Amino acid sequence: MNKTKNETTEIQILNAAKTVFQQKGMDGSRMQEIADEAGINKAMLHYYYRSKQILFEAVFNHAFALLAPQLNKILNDDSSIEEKIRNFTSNYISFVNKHPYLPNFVIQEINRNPGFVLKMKLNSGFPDIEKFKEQVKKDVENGIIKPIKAEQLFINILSLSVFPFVATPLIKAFINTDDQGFKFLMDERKTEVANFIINSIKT
Amino acid sequence: MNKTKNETTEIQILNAAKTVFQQKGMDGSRMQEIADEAGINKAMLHYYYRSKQILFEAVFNHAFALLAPQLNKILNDDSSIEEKIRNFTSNYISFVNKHPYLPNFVIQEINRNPGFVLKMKLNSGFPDIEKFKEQVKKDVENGIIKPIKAEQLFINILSLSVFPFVATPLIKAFINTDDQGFKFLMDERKTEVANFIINSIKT
DNA sequence: ATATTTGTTAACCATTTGGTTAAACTAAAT
DNA sequence: ATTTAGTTTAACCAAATGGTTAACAAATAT
Repeated sequence: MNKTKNETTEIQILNAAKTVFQQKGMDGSRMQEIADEAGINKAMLHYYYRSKQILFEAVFNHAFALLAPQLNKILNDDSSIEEKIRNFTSNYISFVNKHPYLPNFVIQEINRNPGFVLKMKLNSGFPDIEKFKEQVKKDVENGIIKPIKAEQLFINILSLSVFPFVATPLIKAFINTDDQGFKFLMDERKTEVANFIINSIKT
Repeated sequence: MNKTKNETTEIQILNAAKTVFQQKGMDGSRMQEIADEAGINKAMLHYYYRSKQILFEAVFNHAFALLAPQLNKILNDDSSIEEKIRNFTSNYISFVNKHPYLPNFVIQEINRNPGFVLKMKLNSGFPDIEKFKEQVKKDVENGIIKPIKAEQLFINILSLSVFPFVATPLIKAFINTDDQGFKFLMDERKTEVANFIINSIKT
């Protein structure tokens, strides 16, 4: 049945590890469960990835590599602030629909081990705010938007886009809604969030 | 040194458990570490709390009981929307300075076990949005604020207030700042966030 | 004083867990 | 056909972990 040798097995392992790690985190995941999910022997995991830690880092880096480009787009491309905000909020929410466990996973694991994120800052492609800072500063000077620090604006954009997906079960409980109602609200947010932000900063 | 019997010991255990659980989560915490932190024998933990799960739930409920009143204030008291927003954002940020691990702990553990939050909904005192919904609706009808769903407004307030503390290490990396700089930004947010929201919704 | 309940400890236990080993299997190279 | 290199498996291992036990100490009640 499975004679396709190395490459396929490695991908199977990575997919299984992704599934398990993203749902249960490093501490909550068991190598045996990953092996089962991949349909292979536990020893195989250690053949392809020497340790749990190494396998975990492979999954984590892969996950982060999906998020980074989204952020770089808002921080570094050449469109206007308003365009960036509209694009990001909408794209991000669509993105999370495809990868529901991802934001929480990344945040959780970075909190568990903050040294992690420092290592990644060395990578090229790690999101950096400098260009965005200048753009905001210029727009404020030109009276296009009201005075606001780029850092605060960036935190606001991120918060409004990401938080609902990090705190989903909590929010669902507070506002008394089920999966369907929540999904509907999130769909609304694709435009709602951008309007909310732009309303606030536009002169 | 410690002869004060039961009550003191139990509090020591709870404090130790709080420290360890809130930093490392259920899965990442070890009973031995909690015992060490409390300066007692590991068997004592099981004497006062039969199992790790029960000890954990004591800590979790205690943590949640600190958060709930903050939310109830914005949802259920009689001040105006604007007052509520100014109060909540400022109070909440001060509150988190005193309990830095708390928001992330609660969110993380509710994600790990969503059934948890359902149990708590049965408690009286669990935050409920209904009254806030009517208030927002009325204010929209009276033209005091621009049209917005109470749910979306609530999610926005919560997101802007809570998210920076849930994603602290990540945000620090993105905006290239250290502890001090981050603390400064968060202090700014005590008024910044409220202004941002009110700017957006005020007619 | 003495019995009884409550608090505390050290040693112990069964299970889980990440990881290893050595042998077997497969497919390609010689 | 045989060597060789990579791949897969079952069995195994040591350490960690949540939890228990039995004996002991200190209050409290009788």
